[in-house]
Amino acid sequence: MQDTKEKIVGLADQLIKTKGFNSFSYKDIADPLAIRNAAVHYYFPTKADLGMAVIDQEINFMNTGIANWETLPEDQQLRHLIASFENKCNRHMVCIMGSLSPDYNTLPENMQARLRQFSASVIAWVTKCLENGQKKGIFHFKGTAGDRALLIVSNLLASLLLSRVMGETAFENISKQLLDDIL
Amino acid sequence: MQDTKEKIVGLADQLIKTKGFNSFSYKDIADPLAIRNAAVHYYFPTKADLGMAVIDQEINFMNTGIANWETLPEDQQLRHLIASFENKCNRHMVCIMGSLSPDYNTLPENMQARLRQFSASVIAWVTKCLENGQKKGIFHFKGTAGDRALLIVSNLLASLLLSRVMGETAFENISKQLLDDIL
DNA sequence: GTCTATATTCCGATAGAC
DNA sequence: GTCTATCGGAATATAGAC
Repeated sequence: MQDTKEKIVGLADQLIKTKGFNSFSYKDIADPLAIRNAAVHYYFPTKADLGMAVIDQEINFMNTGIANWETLPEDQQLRHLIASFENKCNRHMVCIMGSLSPDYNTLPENMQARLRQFSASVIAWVTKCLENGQKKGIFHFKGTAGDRALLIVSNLLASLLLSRVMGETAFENISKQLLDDIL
Repeated sequence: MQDTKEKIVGLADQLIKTKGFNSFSYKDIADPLAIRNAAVHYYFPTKADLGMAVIDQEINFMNTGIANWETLPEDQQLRHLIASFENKCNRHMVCIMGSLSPDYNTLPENMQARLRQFSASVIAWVTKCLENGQKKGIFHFKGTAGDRALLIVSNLLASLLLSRVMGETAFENISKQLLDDIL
C-alpha cells in the first residue's frame, strides 16, 4: 500500500503528542503497522525527516480548519479553535507546540525552524480573528490583539498539559474563562 | 565530598528544564562533575530515583519561597511568584511542570504521583493568595479564586514554553496582562 | 565513596536480497 | 516497497575491586 507513508506520519503524530519526540522509537511505529523498522527508514531516512513531516501535516490541518471557518462570525471561529483543543484533551493528547517546545533545545535545526513557523502562524491567525471581532464589537479586551492572542494560545496549550496531570476539568475551567474575558 | 549528591540533583534539575527528563543521560551528569556514570548510580540507583529527588527539591524550594513572602501584601506575593518564573525565562529554562507534563505518560508511577502533588500545591497556594487578596480589595476578578489560579499558573507555565520558541518578549507580554487583569 | 569493567538492552541507521 | 541481517553507538544498570 502506498498510504503506508501516511499511516506512519499519522502514528508519529500521535506518538509525539502522547510520549514526546525523544521518547518514541521507530519500533513504536513499526510494530502497530506490522512492518519492520527498516521500512520506516525507507520512507523517512532520519527521525528528523519524520518529525518534519509531522509538523507539515499539522500545518496543513490547521490551514484546512481555518479555511473552513473563514465565513463564520469571529466568536464562532474562536470557538472552533477551542473545540479542536478540546478534542485533543478528550483523547489525552497535547498539541504539537506543547509537546515539542519543552524539547526545543534537543531538536534538529530544521525542526526548530518549522516549529517556529507553525507557532507564529497560529498566533497570527488568532490575532487577526481578535482584531476583526473587535472591530465588529463581538470581542472586548484591553491591550493589543497580538498580546491577547498570545495569552489565549498559551492558555490553550497549557491547559492540555495541566489536564494531563490534574484531570480534564482543568481544560474546561480555563477555556471557559478565556471566552468570558473577551465576550 | 558529600555534596556530590547535591550537585547531581542540581545538575539533573537543570537538565530536566533544558532538555527534558527522557532526553538527558547519566553521562550528561557524570561528565561535568568529572565522575563516572557508576558514581551517579551509587547515589541514585535508577533514573526514577533521581527524578524523584529533583521534584522533591523543587517542592522544598517552592515551600521556602512561599514562607519568605508570607507577611507581604498578596499582590507582592504574586509578583514574587511571577519573578521566579521570569528568572527561569532569563536562563532559558521552563518550569518543572512545563517540562515533565508532556512526558507524563512515560514517567514511572511514583514520579507521576509526586508531580501531581507538586502541581496541586502550587495551585492551592495561588488560590489562597487570590482569596486573601480579594478580601482585602487588592485583587478584583470574576469567577472563583480556584479557577483564576488555574488560569494564572497555566499562563506562567506556557509563557516559558512559548518564550523558548518565539523569544523572551512572549513572557513579558503574558505576565504583564495577568496582573493587569486582576489589579 | 568512587572506580573499572562489563552486561544488557535498545536505538537510529545502512547494506543488500527479494 | 518491504524484507533480513547487522552495524555502531549509547543508554541504564550491575558486579566487584580499591
